Amino acid sequence: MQEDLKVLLVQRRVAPFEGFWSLPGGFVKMNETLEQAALRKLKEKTNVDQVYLEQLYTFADLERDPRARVLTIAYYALVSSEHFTLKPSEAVADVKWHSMYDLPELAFDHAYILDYALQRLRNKLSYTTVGSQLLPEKFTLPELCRIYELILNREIDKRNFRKKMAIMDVLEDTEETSQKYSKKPAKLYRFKHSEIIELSQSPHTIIQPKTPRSLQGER
Amino acid sequence: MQEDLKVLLVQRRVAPFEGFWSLPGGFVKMNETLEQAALRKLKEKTNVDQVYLEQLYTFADLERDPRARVLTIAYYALVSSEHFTLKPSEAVADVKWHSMYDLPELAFDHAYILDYALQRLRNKLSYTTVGSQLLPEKFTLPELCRIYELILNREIDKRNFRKKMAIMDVLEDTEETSQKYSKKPAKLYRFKHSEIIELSQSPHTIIQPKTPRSLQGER
DNA sequence: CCAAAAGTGTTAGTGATACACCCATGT
DNA sequence: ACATGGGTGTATCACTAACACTTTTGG
Repeated sequence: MQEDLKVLLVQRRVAPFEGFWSLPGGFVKMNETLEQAALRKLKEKTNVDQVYLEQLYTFADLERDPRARVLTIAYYALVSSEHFTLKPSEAVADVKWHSMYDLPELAFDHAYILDYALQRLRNKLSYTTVGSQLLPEKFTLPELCRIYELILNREIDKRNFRKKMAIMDVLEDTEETSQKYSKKPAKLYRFKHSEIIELSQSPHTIIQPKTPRSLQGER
Repeated sequence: MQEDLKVLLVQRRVAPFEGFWSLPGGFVKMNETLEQAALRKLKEKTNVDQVYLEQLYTFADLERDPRARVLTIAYYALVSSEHFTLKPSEAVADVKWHSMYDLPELAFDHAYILDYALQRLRNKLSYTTVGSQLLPEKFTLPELCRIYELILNREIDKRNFRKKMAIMDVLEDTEETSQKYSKKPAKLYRFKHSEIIELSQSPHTIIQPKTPRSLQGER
């Protein structure tokens, strides 16, 4: 359990930014959706198949690319720590996983984009079950806790973490155990729902009455 | 203080969706930013100047427009309840403010986009000071509270609301009062910061230690 | 003096955080 | 028997939500 939060980067073979690492990307075809385009590009570099994909933001400043005006509609995917074969396509010198916390200098505005993505992911972590995408179907609570620690980049108290998970009520006990990381067997869990769930809690919000009343009749 | 949450719609003059109401929009020029394009289009219909603009999402499904594949990078702006002169441009039959809670049938996927925008706005309301954009510089607490009620579409307890605002510590007392909506004078406040502030609280998150400790050295 | 909106405090419940020891197993 | 990571409970504090009366003014 000494993993890391990683991002897949490709090394550019051509100018501009020749030799720099950058986010994988490419052009959207006229009759494919943005999601299809993102998946296609991802597949060119990995053999990833089922992934969580989310639109991040559209970056479109005029000077992003010295050659021409380029709009980037950025998506991010989360894949669990299983192994994928990386296959550099011909346009690219290399493909590699890099630690999010130890990045090389990136081409274009990609460092900014990555930073934006990390913030988004951290936010999502607190009110959804995105974390589920970074583990195999069955996992132990210490493993899940570790995912949170890696993304949030700080220690989490395991007792509080377990309590929180219990309250959220999103996990179910498989009857199995794992001894992957310890001699004492750890219970294996899975997420009750395969999709990503939004947790409805009442945090930090402006006043959420228990029994909402209608305001102004019709509305 | 019997206002409403409104959205600016334009009525289409031409097919497809002739006669339907739709969100104002247009094409981005080759050498303007998305924000500039959004502002330009907004200015064609109103005389709005200083506005809060935020990128919402990029909608790009293949069948959004029957004529061709169109990508829409949606932005939303918030303007305070002051009056703007609306000026329909020639491509458009009419321009009008519509209640968000009483919309006509909209062209394309614009109903979906609006719904998405409302959700975003509601979320932002709870952890930022976006509300400030919908009022003039100086305002009373009941007015601000009303903005929250309109956006969230539910009643808010005014005592709790005042307490919350006090804790957030984003308002400052002007020495003035207003009797616009009542005989008893209400104190006028203004936001301490003219920009929109993100409130750092600890809601609903997974465990935020008061004094964060470093995890794994360097990170 | 009446109507109308502004303004004000307290209590109970829930969720967040901090914290230390025992347990099951493999070696 | 010991080393390693898994698993557990409690007390404090902060925030949320519910709730009703007094104050200031204009008419």
